[in-house]
Amino acid sequence: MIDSAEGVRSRIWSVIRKIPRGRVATYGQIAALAGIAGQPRRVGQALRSVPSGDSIPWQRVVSAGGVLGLGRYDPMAGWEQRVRLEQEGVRFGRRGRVSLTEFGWKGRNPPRRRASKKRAR
DNA sequence: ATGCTGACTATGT
DNA sequence: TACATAGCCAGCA
Repeated sequence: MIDSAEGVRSRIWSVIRKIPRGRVATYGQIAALAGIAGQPRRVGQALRSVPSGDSIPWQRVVSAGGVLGLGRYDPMAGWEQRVRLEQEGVRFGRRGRVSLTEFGWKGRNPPRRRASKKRAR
């Protein structure tokens, strides 16, 4: 079965919509899940085609290493992305990066206060 | 048809 | 850590 460009684009959006709240996924990860591994740039291109007003959670899509990459396309969007993510509970590191280990989709769970054996408190 | 661009990533210096 | 380069391939002039 062929992969029409539009089919791929739909799949990309579909994958992005599945990213849980409070988590983030990288372009590469999304590309792989959408069946176009190795072509993360197409994810960005698909996102660019998202009709404004659409409820797609684009803010959960980040560049490799947890970097917010939107700055190149629209500096203001980069700022908004950070605000939105923080509202979902995502915390940023010193250089404005997200810890993929803790917030990456399927990476690990978000920090839960002392979930270890040492009793919290 | 050809060539350049890009919401990217990995690697090298 | 930061910048440069190569690989990638669908859009667009």
